[in-house]
Amino acid sequence: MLSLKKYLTEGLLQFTILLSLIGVRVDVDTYLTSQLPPLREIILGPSSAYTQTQFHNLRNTLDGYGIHPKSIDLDNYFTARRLLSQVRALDRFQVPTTEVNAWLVHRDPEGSVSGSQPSSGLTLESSSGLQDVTGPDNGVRESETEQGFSEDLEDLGAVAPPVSGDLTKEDIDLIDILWRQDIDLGAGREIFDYSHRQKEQDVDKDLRDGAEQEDTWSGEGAEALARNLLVDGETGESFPAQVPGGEDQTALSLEECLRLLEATCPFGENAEFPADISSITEAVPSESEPPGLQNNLLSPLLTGTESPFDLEQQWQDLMSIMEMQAMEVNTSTNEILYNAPPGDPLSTNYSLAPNTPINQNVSLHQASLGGCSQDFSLFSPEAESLPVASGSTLLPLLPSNSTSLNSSFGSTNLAGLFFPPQLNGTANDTAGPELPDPLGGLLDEAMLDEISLMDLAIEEGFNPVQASQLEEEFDSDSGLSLDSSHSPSSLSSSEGSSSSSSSSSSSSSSSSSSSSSSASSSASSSFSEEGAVGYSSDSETLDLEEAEGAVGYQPEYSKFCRMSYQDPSQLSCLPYLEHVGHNHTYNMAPSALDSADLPPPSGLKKGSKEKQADFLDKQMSRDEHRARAMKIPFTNDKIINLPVEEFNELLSKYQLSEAQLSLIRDIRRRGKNKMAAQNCRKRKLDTILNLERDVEDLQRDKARLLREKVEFLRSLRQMKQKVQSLYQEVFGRLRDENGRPYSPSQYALQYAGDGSVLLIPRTLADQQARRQERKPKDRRK
DNA sequence: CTGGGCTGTCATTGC
DNA sequence: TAGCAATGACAGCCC
Repeated sequence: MLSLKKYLTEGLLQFTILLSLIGVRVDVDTYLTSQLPPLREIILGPSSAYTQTQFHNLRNTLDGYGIHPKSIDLDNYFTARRLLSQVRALDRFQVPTTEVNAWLVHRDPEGSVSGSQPSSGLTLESSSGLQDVTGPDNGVRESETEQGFSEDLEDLGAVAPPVSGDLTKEDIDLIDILWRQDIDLGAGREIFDYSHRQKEQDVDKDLRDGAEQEDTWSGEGAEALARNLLVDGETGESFPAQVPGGEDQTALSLEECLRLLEATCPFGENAEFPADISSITEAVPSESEPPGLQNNLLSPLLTGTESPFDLEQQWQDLMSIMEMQAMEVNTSTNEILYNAPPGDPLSTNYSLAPNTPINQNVSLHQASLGGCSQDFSLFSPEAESLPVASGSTLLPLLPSNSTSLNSSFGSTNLAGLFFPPQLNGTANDTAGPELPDPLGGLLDEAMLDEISLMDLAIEEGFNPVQASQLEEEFDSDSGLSLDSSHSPSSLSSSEGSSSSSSSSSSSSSSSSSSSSSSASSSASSSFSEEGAVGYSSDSETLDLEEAEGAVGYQPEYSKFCRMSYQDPSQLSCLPYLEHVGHNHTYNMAPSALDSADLPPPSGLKKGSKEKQADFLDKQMSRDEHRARAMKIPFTNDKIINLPVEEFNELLSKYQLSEAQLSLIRDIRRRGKNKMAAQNCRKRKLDTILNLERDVEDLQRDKARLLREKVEFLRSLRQMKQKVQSLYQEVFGRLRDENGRPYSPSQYALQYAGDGSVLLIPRTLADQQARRQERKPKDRRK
């Protein structure tokens, strides 16, 4: 329990402090609960970075640099670390730590096009409607779904920049890369790929021959639907009378709808209209030409002949929202809009819609950016110029490019998708502005959590696993695995392994002593030189066996603390380490000093000898001086490092006075404590470095999770578009007993629990939708 | 001269 | 209880 308490208090505290110091707000709970086992282990688990025992296996290495507070490599280490961090910080997702995204390397010049997306770049949900772009507060107003996404991001503990507002360069780059990753991964590409849709259009062409049959079927189905729709006398609610899932065509199974959708135009970007254009036109009159739509939205854009300046102003406003790439596209769109003969917008826009690269771009950008405003800006000219110019020919556009409708009506709530408030308010007499979406229950934002994102991703061809793998490849430069199971302990072990290699590469002699305890002469000398940390300069007199047994820490310690500065000559050779010099010969043994004092065979000048003696004298520690003064018959190194038994045995061999014994015991105590202090400081530093690394890992994970979230949301948006198209297609093909299409303002499709699709009056659908809306509210309360 | 970093040392605690 | 590791606190030294 004590250790656990320690982790919880000190570990968590330190971690929090570190995070706060670097300005990162991490929702620890989020990571603790399920996201990141490593962090949980850090704080709670036995593999805490604060576990002291790990220290012995740790060696801070960074690109081959070992680290110790007193290591001569310290400067190099920190310099390298700082430089490396700077390099890695050159391009990074938001956090100035180690993350190098390889995609930057592969970035091609064209990438800037998509990379410089407008502010709507992270608008992942469906476009929020025309008013979002052309309204007075265009570009500023957040759609409901955008807000939801922001909240989601915050829920992730993300410090992500404002999602819907001004995007930072990093965001744009990230989006750009996400889009590219999609392409690279082949994820959902067919969804965006125009050629793919072209195939579907071909199929559609083939099926158009059978459109008459379909119409007949639709008429029958609608007829049957209407026939079987009962009205509750008390509530006025209408409900289908047929048995759900029956063979009655009033209940259209989802499969049938999907088949129907596939047979026609999944995304409504067909090059040509279906044969039954007119019927569809009639089927969705309120969606296509509501007075409000024209008044509020179309007029600024489409009545160019009347107020060209306003039109231009509108587009300038649009431009101001968007960045370079979108501006590019919009410019082309503008040209189309402006250059189109006023009298013949249909031919111009209609022919252009499916074939111009704009559509492809839009599809791709939708995939990556979900830019609702952009979507709209691209399609609105096509969708809206027609009704004005060609009057009743507005509706034929719908099948040609339902995406335009999507853009117009896009929002998380499909009520807004199909019956935006403006449309409802103007074209629908009964329904209020808050008309619930017939599909709202199915696609409500609340459903986002319930929908299996993974399934969505798979269905969309997006493979998160692939993405993560790819990203791991990108992040491979760090040498750290992004695996969520990556824990401090594993990191420590990896460090340990890498440390041995680094130490061996940096110093062959030290490696023999540090990485192995093999008894060899070289090991002995090296150990006495480094391992004893100032206590064993007399390597000749030091028995390795004694040394090894002297202090349990020693072998490990020598690994970390290769204090080669004990050789003054080395110090002099490394002037930049002078400040590290201090008094590192603290416990240099008198014998070593004596040996140093010995006159060389060839004989040096007396002066130099004296100077050397003085120098070494100064290098002696206080305890060494004391020991010398007290004429202690053995070295301080032995005093300190010998095991207790041997130490006592040694003391017993000599007749020592009480003062001598006291001094010896003090020397031993101080020497051991000195090493302990060094270890302690080393451990502290180690812990900090580990925490820093963990922070980097967490930031990397966070960025990855954000990317994945973007992917998921994108997939979800595509699914919504699919459902939207399906809805429109099915609804447009429904016919009443007289063969006339149903008015979207009066009827709506509703999905039943058993998968069937029912046609119900809008009032009923609205009531049900309101109920569904209340439920979550009540739940919140 | 001062402040910061490094190191050694002491006292204490817990194993 | 002895021995020892760990660690906070402090002081001295050096730059």
